[in-house]
Amino acid sequence: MQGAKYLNTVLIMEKKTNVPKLRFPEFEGEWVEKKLGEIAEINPKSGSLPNSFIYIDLESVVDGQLLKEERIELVNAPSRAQRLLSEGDILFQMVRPYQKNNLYFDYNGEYVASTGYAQIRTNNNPQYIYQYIHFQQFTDKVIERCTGTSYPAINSTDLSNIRIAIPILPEQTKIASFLTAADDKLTQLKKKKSLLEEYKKGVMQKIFSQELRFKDDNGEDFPEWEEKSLGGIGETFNGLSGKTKEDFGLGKPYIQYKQIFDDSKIDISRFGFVDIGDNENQNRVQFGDVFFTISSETPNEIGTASVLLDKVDDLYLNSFCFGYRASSLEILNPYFSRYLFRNELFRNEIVKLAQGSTRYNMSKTQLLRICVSIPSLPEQTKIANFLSAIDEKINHCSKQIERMEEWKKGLLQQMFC
DNA sequence: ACCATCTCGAATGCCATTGA
DNA sequence: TCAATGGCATTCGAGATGGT
Repeated sequence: MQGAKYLNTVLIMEKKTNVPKLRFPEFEGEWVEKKLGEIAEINPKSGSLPNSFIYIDLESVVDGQLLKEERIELVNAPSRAQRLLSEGDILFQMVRPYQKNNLYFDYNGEYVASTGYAQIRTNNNPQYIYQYIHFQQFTDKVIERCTGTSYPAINSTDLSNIRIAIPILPEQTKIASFLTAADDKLTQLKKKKSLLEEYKKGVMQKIFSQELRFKDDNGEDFPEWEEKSLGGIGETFNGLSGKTKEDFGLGKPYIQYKQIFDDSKIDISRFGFVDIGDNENQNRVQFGDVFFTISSETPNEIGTASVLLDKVDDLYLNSFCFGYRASSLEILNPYFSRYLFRNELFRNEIVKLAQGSTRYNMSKTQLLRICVSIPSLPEQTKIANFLSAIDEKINHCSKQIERMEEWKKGLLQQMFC
């Protein structure tokens, strides 16, 4: 440990030129290296706590945003509630710091942070420091100094000894506002995405309750929807059976539980692999099949459905889910069933099937008894196209977010040293 | 009194086993 | 063979604990 620290210092001293790769042109000269403790106060003392305040624990912060604001009374406060925050403080997650659940605090009012956080207060540009704590080299130094395996954490002394490179204040400010603007843009994109998701949810509800109906290409009404039992228009089949631990890892692809749970469409880049002998009698799945999760620990999550919308040869299904195959894709368009089996009305029906106390299960026979209203094939296609278009917008948003996050990560690498 | 670290139950996702 | 449920490994955070 001591040796690692020493080595680190030597390397930095040998590097000499403390200058980032990417820099605003109006600035020159070397940056200086300081211990975090030299340029900031960590866990500064505050007076006694007020009678009530908002307590920030690790759960309250998601993605650099404070999402939960719950006011609590001092008498009910956790014993770890200690210091009052003030604007410009930086909350740095010391417990399992790789989660990077950090917060730039710019709120007015009475807030107190859990001691899982280090409260960093600086006279330098606080937003610069906030950006710097997300710099990979900084994270590496933190993780290196963490102790404990089941409970990795850095203490505030070790944290204050970490050296960081800082330019003069105007350059700090310039970098900080540039990176903060990028963060703001990201936040906006994320907001846009969640609005789209909300819209999709609302519009799906209207479509499946038939409050909102489409017209055909000639402007005429589509035929009435027909009530059908799932058993009447298709059948179920099981996933893999008789497999042991040793059979997994290599071999043929199979659809994993989480691929079904996570998305209404199977993500074909995430298959697991299982060894299947030539003479084994296992069910193969095919394009258009719908998969349901059988078992869950909360009743609301049971029977989550996903549809295979790609052609994949020789593909199997995990044993904690079952498949449903419509007797014909002319009756049930898979692009439509993707939405049908995830809409709220259908979910309400399926949740009723959950049985059990500590764990909930669903029977296939019960599922087949469920009746659903199904529109004609052309209307199914219309609905599917409409909803897919929204999904595409959401996907586009996700990709933008992903790209921007990568871009920013790259920038951090180049703009700091 | 303060704070770093431990412990433990809850949550999660996976797979195995049992009885009909 | 199938439906149903039990069990395991892992991760998490909050309160508890115990050292300074």
